[in-house]
Amino acid sequence: MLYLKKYFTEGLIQFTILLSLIGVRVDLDTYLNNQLPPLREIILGPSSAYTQTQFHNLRNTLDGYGIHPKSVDLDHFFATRRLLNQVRSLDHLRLPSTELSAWLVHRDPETVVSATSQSGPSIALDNGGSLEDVNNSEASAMRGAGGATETTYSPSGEDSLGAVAPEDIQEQTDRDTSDDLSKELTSLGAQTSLSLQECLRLLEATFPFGEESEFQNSSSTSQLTAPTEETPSTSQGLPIQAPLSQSDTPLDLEQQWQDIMSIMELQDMDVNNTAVNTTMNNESNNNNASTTESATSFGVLPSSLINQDVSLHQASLPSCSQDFPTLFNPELDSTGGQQPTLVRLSSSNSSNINSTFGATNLTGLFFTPTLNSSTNLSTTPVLPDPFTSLLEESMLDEISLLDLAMEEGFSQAQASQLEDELDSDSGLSLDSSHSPASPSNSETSCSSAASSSSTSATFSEEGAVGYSTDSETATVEPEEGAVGGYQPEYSKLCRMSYQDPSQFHGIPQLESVNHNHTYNLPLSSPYSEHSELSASSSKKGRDKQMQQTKLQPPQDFIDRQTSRDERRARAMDIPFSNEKIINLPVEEFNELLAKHNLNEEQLSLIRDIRRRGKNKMAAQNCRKRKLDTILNLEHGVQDMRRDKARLLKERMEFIKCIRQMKQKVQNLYQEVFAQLRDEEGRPYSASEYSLQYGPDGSVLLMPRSMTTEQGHKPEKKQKDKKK
DNA sequence: CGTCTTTGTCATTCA
DNA sequence: TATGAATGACAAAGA
Repeated sequence: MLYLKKYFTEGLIQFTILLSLIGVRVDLDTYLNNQLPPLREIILGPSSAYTQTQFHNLRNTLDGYGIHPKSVDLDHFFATRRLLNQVRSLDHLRLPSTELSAWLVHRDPETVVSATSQSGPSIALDNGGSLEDVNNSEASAMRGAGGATETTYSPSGEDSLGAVAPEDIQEQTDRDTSDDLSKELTSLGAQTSLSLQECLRLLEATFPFGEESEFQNSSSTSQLTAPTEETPSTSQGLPIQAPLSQSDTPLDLEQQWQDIMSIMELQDMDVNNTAVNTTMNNESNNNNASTTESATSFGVLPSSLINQDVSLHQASLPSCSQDFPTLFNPELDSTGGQQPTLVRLSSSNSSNINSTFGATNLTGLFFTPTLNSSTNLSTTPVLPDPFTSLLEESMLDEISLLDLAMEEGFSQAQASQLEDELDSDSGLSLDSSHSPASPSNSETSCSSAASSSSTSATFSEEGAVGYSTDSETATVEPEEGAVGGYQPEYSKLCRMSYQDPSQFHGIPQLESVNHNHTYNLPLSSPYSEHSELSASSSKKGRDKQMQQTKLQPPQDFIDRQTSRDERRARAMDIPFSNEKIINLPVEEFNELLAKHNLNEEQLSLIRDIRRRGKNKMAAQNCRKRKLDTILNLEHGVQDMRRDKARLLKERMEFIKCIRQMKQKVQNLYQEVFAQLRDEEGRPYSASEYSLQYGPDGSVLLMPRSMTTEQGHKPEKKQKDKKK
């Protein structure tokens, strides 16, 4: 949140500084007063709470606790973490900040001088520095991840908002050619660390779900470059090599987004029908020109406002009259270097700063101000963003608050809190403390399971899983009463294991990690000798007696310990208990054998008893681990469900915030542009000029027709906008 | 009586 | 190599 604000604020501040240098006052506070989205997490990655854990390191350390490598809980721990991270990777916004950059290829209208004709430092800047959003619509953005392809861009320039007819371009070209109106406004210089451009790019980076995200580098690049070559009119603008590093994006992400997009498209229809009638955002300007007027002025059909699936990667434009948005023409660096050179805009009527936002179209930012020169401020028809509503309606259906409340380790208070968060429209519910991804959360679940079985009925199920508590209660309640209504098999397993729970107190991990492997030892030790002597009862009688004398531990233990091996040992007159045979260390066991004169038959039986006894414990442990693994997996599933719900909520919030940010940027642009005055104090015509962002962070007021005027009188293009 | 679960045991592998 | 742990497979016992 703060970082986002910082980013954006810095950009705006720079922009403001720039404007202040030219005599324009901008009140940044107006644009930063509202809640800002945690774009930093969107852009720079998740916060620490969501940072993926390096399991191979954790396996060694695991928060400082030494855990047996074969511990069930350790495996569960990592399995849960891994699964959770997988879920997280699916749902979380993976927004590498470096993957999006200026991709748009400069395209000149047919009438524009081709790249080969360019000369001199004048650079055909097809970049998307122009701020107007031409074609981007929210619908296209939302469909971006789906099947929207670059070719969906409407080739008919008249259809797209802000599209420039070739005639217009030609006119401007001629005009520029004649009088060299190109004006370079300012350059913030290389010292600018963060420019509005970067902000815009950051905003752009917040939408990796477009085509570029779902198609790979190679395909995108090929699609980007191939049309460029085949378009003769394309100026020297070259596709900037955008480091698309989305290859690691899980395929499920696409699947999920496609699901979303499928829903979005349904509402896109509605949006198309209502786009024209949407109220305009007059937040930053007082020009109350109607939306219809704007649309009309742009010569844009309502449908075109929406159906233009334009992304930054649609650099390969058909040689149409459309103004294609390109951002940050790389040639600006190549030819002009750091020098603030006059940049030539390929687009005439409509610059395309909104293209910086790719195909997101979330807000239809930067409507092309093709208004007359008197009113530079174009109204801002804000297309209703169905994204949020769709998310809320469709995606939140997956959120089951009941599941959240029922989850172990997730108290009702927490569930209610989460529910409140989910219900809240405002504010971001990024409470990382709830994140199961964090070790604390997972461990909390485990610890609660291990240590609070008897504390709350809510956690009774977990308590049955916990070893120490079950053992503790078992000591209080000798029989199955310890587990209450829980599944008996669990109680049995837990009762058999960890007879000495005191050694596991305090540390949840240790409680579940250190295997005692003394299932029978503590129980049998006090009575083992006696059991050997009193093992005469038949098995049926023993069972009945067990049932009748359930609350008599001695008899129970006696009966329990009367195993076949014990009877064999008794039959063979083995002079010591099976417990000793099984549990004595090797040295003591050998000493014990040496102390007695035993024949081979007895020795063989003793070794078998020892082997079988140890194996029995091992089998019990093994089964217990299996069971624990299953239970932990269940818990992991529940945690992941909760994470999924949270991530969905977060994503929805992110999208909301991004939309708001875009709107603010749009408003800022329009306000700034409206306050610009030429030497004669007249406002610039939005149809003729647009603010461009250079790769070095500079903001330039560029004549739109300059893009068609390449290489002519570049010296005049150095005109500084500063006033 | 058949089925399912639990438990013990064996064989095997691995550390 | 000896020992023990782990585990799949099987069978017996019991519900």
